[in-house]
Amino acid sequence: MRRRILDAAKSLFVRKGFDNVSMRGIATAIEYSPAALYRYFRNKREILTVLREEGFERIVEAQREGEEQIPDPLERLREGGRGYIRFALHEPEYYHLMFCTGCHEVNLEGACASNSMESFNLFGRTVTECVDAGCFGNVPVEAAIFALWSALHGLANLVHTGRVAILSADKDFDRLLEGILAFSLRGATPHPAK
Amino acid sequence: MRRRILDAAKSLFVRKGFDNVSMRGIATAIEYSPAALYRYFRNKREILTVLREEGFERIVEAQREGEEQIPDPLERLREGGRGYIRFALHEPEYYHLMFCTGCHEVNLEGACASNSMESFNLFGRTVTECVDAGCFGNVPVEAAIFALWSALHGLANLVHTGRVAILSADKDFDRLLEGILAFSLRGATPHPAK
DNA sequence: TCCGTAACGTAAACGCTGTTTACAATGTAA
DNA sequence: TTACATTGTAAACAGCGTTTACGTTACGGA
Repeated sequence: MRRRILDAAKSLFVRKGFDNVSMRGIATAIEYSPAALYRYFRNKREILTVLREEGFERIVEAQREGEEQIPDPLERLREGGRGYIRFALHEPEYYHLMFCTGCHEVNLEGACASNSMESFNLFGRTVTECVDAGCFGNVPVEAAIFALWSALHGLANLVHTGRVAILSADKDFDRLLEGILAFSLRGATPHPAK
Repeated sequence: MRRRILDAAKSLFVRKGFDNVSMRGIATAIEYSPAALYRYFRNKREILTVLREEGFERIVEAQREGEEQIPDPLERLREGGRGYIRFALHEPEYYHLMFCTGCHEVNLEGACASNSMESFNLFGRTVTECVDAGCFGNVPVEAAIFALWSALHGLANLVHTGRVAILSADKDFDRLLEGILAFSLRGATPHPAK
């Protein structure tokens, strides 16, 4: 039952956006009464929170896959970046659900045990590997993590809000993206130990 | 009159957040009827749009000031970054108004002639100066602009949503910020021409 | 088999929202 | 003074998230 509510809500949220979906709408989609939803979720926001968590689960899975298949941390970083931007570009509503809806209500308590935290940790570990391997020279690890995370997060956001969209339809977008990634990772040497 | 509505709305939006302010609330704040507001603004969103535009005006002013007072483009970039992050950190509601509220409704038509576009252009020009001066070596200008813009935008967003807030209360935040800026601008040589 | 209880579901209502409509008052120009 | 545009309003509309009070069903123990 919970599952049916979540699926209907996800479909509606992704299609019409969080604010344009009402509890009544979700209820009629699964032929239930609006009040019934409150047996399974405290409120509308909780439905979003659960879905968001599921979204992060997908990202974490992709990250783990990358960790297995791409041994070089620097190349893994680059490929992860590509995937993340692709996600923001091709699943805008899903992205919006996860990163833009109710920005202020990011619950750190919940997030500490969550996939979003796990995703960040995986990213941080990859950057740490790069730094330890000397890819960026002698830089503080923490600064490198936040700087690269910011860059990626910011680019995804800009693409999502359409502020880099002037080019996103263009086939040159891929080249620009590669250029941006190259700049963000500029000066990095792939295999300094060899 | 328009001004009075805008001021009341700004004060309320900044204090309570866009969604927690109703047209009725704005109206009673200036002792008007809710319907009267619609003589001056098509709808609630339009009030937000105008206020957002004003916010960008402030940012553009700060940028112009920097352009006058800091001749070195690289140092200007760094100082601009500091200012931007400070803005996101110390005026969270204002920031939210400008960058997070109704992300999807960023109107490119309106934005093309707007301060937000002007702000981006100023930023782009500064980066271009840096690239032309050879600060980053031989890199494509456009990629550099978007990469640095993304990094700054992303960091502000992360700070704002509290995902770097674990440290923002800490006095070490300043050091971390400097580290992040340093990393983002790593390898840049201040005055290569000299 | 019967009963008590817990779980599941609902109709109706509450108090709110953004917005529109119909209408009155006012100021201004001819 | 008359005509008209401007400025304001009360009341209503349709919708919202959520709560309340009340049925209905399922099931374990006597």
